[in-house]
Amino acid sequence: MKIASWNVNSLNVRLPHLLEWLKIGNPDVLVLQETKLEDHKFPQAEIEAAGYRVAFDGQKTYNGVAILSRQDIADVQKGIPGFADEQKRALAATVGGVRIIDLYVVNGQAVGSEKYDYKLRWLEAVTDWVRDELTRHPQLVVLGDFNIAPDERDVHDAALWNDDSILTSTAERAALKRLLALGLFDSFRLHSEEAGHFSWWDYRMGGFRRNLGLRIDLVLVSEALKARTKASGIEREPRTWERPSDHAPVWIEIE
DNA sequence: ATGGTAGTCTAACTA
Repeated sequence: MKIASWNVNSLNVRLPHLLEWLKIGNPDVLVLQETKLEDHKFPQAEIEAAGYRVAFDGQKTYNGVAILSRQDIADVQKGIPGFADEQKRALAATVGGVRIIDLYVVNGQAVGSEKYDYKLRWLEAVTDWVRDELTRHPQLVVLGDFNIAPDERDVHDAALWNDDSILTSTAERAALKRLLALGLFDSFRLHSEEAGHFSWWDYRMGGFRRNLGLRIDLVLVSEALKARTKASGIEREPRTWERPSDHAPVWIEIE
């Protein structure tokens, strides 16, 4: 079973890329972020025609999450329970006995800003939610755009992306560590300790061409799912296509 | 270095 995540930065624009990658990547489950579409505009028919069932929770212009699956999608949860949030950033469902939690973590804009505080509060609420989910679902994966690079191996320039920078600040990394401390593992690091593997490159200044990236798209697996995780990776190819998302798909293969 | 690019929507915000 292959489980993947992709921030598509507008599903309206990226639908052709999505359909193409469903063919060549052949994921069993693919979760999306930044669909930027209200639910009545979600391209359900096109995705179902490609052989996938869908659950989605979207809004206009910003955010929006979706879960695509070749198998039945059950027990869909939209948003973080008990956390009032107008922004559509979290979606959970159960597929093939695995609890899937799709996150589009708040970007945070700048350290110390209002949006940064919201990011930290949002991550705290997610951590409480995942703690509770783990009591019911030992087979669990939390994946998506985390907007946090876990450590210095995950940034192209550690002097630029430092303790005081957005996406790498001490408080953001501490929040990610608290989530991992529930008993989750960064699946990419199960198979590679190498630095320089990125999942996002800024559109500006030839970021992809120069490989000025960050690894901020993560697939976190529970202890029980870790034991079943055979491979993990980042698909750079769609980032080379014409008019791409700024993010690459990331994935795990479980037995 | 306070730029640069992309998406949404056509002004200004978000990333």
